[in-house]
Amino acid sequence: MELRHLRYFLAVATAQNFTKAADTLHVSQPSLSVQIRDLEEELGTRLFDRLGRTIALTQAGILFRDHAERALREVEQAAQLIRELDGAQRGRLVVGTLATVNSYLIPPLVSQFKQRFPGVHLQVHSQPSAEIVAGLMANRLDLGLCLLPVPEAQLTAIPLFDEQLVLVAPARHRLPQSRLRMKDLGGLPLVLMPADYCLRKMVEEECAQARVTTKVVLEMTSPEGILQAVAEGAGLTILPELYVRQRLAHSNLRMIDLYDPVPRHSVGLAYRMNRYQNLASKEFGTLCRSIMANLLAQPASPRFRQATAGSRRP
Amino acid sequence: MELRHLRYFLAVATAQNFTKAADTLHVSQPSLSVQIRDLEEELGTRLFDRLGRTIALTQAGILFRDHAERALREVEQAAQLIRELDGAQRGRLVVGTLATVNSYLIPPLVSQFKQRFPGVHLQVHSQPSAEIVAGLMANRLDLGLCLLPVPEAQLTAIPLFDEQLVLVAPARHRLPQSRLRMKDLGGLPLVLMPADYCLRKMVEEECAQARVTTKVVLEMTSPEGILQAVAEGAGLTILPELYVRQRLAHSNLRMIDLYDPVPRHSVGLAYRMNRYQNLASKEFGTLCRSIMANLLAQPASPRFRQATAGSRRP
DNA sequence: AGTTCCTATAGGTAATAGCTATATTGGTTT
DNA sequence: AAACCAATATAGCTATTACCTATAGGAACT
Repeated sequence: MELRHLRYFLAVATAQNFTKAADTLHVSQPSLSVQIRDLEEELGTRLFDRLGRTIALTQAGILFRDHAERALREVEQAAQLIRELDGAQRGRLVVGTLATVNSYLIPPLVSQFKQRFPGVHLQVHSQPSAEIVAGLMANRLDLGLCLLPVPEAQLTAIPLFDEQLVLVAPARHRLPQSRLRMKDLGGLPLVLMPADYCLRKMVEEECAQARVTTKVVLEMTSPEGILQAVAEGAGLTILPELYVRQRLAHSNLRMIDLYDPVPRHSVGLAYRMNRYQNLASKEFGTLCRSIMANLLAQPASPRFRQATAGSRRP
Repeated sequence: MELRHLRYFLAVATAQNFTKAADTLHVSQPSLSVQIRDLEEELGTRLFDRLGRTIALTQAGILFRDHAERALREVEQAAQLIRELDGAQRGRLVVGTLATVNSYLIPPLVSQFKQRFPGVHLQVHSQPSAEIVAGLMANRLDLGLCLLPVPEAQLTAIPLFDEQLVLVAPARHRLPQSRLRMKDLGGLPLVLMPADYCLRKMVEEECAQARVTTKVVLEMTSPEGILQAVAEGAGLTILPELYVRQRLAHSNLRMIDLYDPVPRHSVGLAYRMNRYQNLASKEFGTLCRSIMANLLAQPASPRFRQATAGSRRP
């Protein structure tokens, strides 16, 4: 049995007439008759009584009509829901993002996304880069904002932007400079993430290249907590500039540019290769780029700034 | 889209693997792949993410799976219900029957039928023959027990038996005979059905052929009521022997055979030509015949019998 | 009886679901 | 890396079948 049989059957049941039903189905009457005969043979019973000029549904026919209608309705509804899904009128999008990126990119992104796609259920998980990668591989995540390069060949990563890492110090710290050479980091007390975090690894690599030995006095996982510890004088830290920039206002902190070389890392949008990306997913990526363009277009603000400084905008 | 696509899709979704799904479906893997591709094209979306060695349902795929399962369940359930219908495990049978036949044939028939087919809803309408014919023509009735010949070419009628008509008189009526010539009916006061009833017409025809003028003193539609009127002395009546036979016990009535000629009429099982007869319907006919054979096999009892006579069995 | 209005059947054709063979592509192993 | 596995996709052919036209057969209505 095929859906064709159901469609033909319902057309005949509705038209009460093979010839008219064949017209509406745009097939010839004999084709229709044969298909109905085949259906009746498969079911082992007559569905219509051919009573000369009129036809009537048998008991089996009446029973079958209800079920055929429901079956076809299910199929049509599925097609409709999928259209809505692909039109991003519904669905779910699960995104993993780095805690730092989360703080400056996600708020405006979520706001714009929900406005454009109110029917889509968006879920954002703030996770370390490695977990994002694992989540993408395990299909727990649809998209991930993580550090590049991504260590899995199975993931496609689209570079979004470079984050510059800056040194963060208490506002009244004795360091006089607005800029600091990498090699001058040596001996300074640092508050960093634990060793398995990408940001920590990145910092250590940079320091190693600059032949500097770091002195980690405190490890914390949350960048928020790290900044607080620094403000309270536990030491200094190194975090992405865009992240820190938003946290300076009303804090007791200041940013100090590192150079020679300038430490940077790349953030990209990653997703599992070959995975179907629906409209909501694609648009999420587009929004990422446009919002980042906005953020980066803001004036490259002076790196030294009083902790009491107000808005970043001139 | 056809049910094939749904079946194939569900097989892949269950097996999580095209090759294994193809095996269980007994088709080749490429055939399956092509069908899934066609389905995805028709829906305009991917249903599976081909992730190298494994596959996973997309959001659309998850959504589609639910609907596809429901659609197929509907179709299977319809087939199952129809099998039960044709196995007479369920269904409805609407039968029209003559009031006289109703009284002696239907009670044992219903009893046996309900025992064999407890799931079938049996509905018996006691109606004049003309209404039975009309009911069959209008598809209100599945079967009819009516007088032969049936006046509609569109109805098939299977003769079941002949009913002999007998004169019924009060037990102490002055008529001395156990038998009466048709022509001797002349002048006797009769209680009969109205003129549009077949039984009345039949009596009148018989009388006309016997060149006898009837004197109808009372018209009633129900044979039950007629017998009561006769018992109360309103007159005599002419009714089927099998019907009267069952009513004599504990009544004040006696039967008088009519002869020269013996008035008879035929009763048959009628149904609309070309109408599908399911098992319940066919078995109803078979039961009719076997029960009638039983009734007719009872000893041809003497036609003259005291109203106070007990059981018919010796 | 003739005519009309249906559905069923017959026979041929075109569309297509299926097959085998093979390419291609991730993932694993050496 | 290179070679190898395991899985799906593609190509080309074949068998099936849904469809068509023409026509037969039957009931209903002049």
